[in-house]
Amino acid sequence: MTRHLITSAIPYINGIKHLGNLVGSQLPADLFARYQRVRGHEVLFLCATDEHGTPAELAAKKAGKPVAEYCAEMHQVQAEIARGFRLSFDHFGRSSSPQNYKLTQHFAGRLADAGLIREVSEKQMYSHADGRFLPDRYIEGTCPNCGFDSARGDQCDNCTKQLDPVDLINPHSTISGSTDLEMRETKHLYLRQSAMKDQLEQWIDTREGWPVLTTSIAKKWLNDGDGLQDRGITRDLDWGVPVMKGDQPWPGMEGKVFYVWFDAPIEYIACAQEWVEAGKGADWERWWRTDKGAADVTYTQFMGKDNVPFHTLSFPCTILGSGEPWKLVDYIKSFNYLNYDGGQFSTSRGRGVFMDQALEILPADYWRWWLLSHAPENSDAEFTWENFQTSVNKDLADVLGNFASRVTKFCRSKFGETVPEGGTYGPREEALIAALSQGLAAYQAQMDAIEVRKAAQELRALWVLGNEYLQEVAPWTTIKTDAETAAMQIRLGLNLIRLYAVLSSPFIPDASAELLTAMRAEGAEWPGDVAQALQALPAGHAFDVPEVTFRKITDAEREDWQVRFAGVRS
RNA sequence: GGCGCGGUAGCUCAGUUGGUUAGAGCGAACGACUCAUAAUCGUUAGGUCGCGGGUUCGAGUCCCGCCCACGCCA
Repeated sequence: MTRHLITSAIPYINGIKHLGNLVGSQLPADLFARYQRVRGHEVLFLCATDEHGTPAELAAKKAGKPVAEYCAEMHQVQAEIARGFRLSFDHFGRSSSPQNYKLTQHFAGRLADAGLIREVSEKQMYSHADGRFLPDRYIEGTCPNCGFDSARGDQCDNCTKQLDPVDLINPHSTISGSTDLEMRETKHLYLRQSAMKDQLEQWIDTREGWPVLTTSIAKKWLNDGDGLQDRGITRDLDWGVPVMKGDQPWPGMEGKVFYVWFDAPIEYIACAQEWVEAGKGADWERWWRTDKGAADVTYTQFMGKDNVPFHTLSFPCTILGSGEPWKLVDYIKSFNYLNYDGGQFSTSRGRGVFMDQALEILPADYWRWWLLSHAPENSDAEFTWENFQTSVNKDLADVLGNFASRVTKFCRSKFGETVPEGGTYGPREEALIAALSQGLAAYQAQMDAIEVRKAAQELRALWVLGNEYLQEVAPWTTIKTDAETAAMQIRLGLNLIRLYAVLSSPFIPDASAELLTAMRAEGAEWPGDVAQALQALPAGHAFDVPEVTFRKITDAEREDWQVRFAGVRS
């Protein structure tokens, strides 16, 4: 038995995520966690909401609520939707937890002691009307380069020129619209990533088998321009982890908080503490401290490509820089983007399908299957309703669902709702078992390697083997002349349903459970030996004919959804 | 502009360290079957592997240049 620590990138708190966000981290992480669990390994699967920063404050303000209250509510909303998608987190934490406050401050203190933090004085735009410093992108004005009148403080969207807020003509706050702005001196802490550059690069260079996407992004940041840059880790905000040096005040940093990107990854660790606090576990250190039992843990992170720099460089810099024996990530699985029907999913424009809407129109398994079997691993992928419809109808309804249906219904009509007795395997059965064994090995190999799409293909191939067998031995014909052999064929078919339910559980957990219930299966152990697994339901074992496991998506539905999700979210 | 990832059959994609006739699923055509969610199974369909050079006995698979799409640029 091995031990797997698995984390998904933590979704930001300000609203419900779309399917692109889901398939980029939480869903594949869940697939892997479920797989490792069913293989009998020990798993700790963690996720949380990322709650700090200006966007959260603004979203709360828009909702007319105190930010803490807003975050607490949105956390509940996201947790509920995660349950809806059957995301099997051992704990779904919050980056605003007391545990994360303390741990973030602890890391800052350690990094300061190690000489990895420097203070920098800089000038930043302050808005009197808003009573706060404004991040560059919350300032707009006329571009000095092209005259575009809605250029942002960091960059002009029209001519793409990189800007500084002071360059803008007639700058104003996008929050209040106020033009009462002034440049003020402010002091911030910077993480000296540059001092850790060689150590980080050596670490990256020695990682084996990481996705190209992961290492190429990391190396780009390590070597681009002047190399890895130091990074500001504090902000002039109210909402966040107060800047402290361990448990001591940090002179000159009063009223400031840590930048969201500093405290968010630390939440991975704090989340394990929350997990213990919630009474779900006894010891978080054996997952996170290599000096306290975590040396044999395999740690895998899942994320979209936009998160790669922080997970390959910034967070490892924090971990390594602390000089403490924290568990470092072993494998980083990163994903490209999922596009929507010829364009991008857009949270701000409400384009595409959001997680809550998806569950309103179809059960989780339909989405899980399509998303995972089309995961954007090697390049950006595209969601279209046509593809979704054919994929779901063909793979789930026709190949898997109908298999369970044809076997159980045939059995009911000829033998009753009991596994029939009699007959013995012949060469065709041995061949099937050999093919299944080979296919199972291939499936496991892809799952072990976290090759999500390929694993889905292998799983589907196993389903197809059942239909091929049935078609070839044709028990509906056999039974006319040889009832014993037909009984054996159907007994095998019934056991295949159970086997498929077990093997499919990481992808489609609800359907898996439904089929196991229908077959009245005692256990759902992962098969060590296929032949043996196909004896699990013995002659005389009673079962129920399952309801339609997967229904088909009609053309009318598809057309309706195409229109409904094309534009602005209602 | 710099960098990154791609450009393979109508569609979605696989193609290991370069090597016999470039693969899968879907769609399409034809056939088989009739237990089943009008499902299933079989056969077939011949794509200049973005373009142009180069290395090699031999390149989709390496090198150079170009074109196109997408993304990132703290």
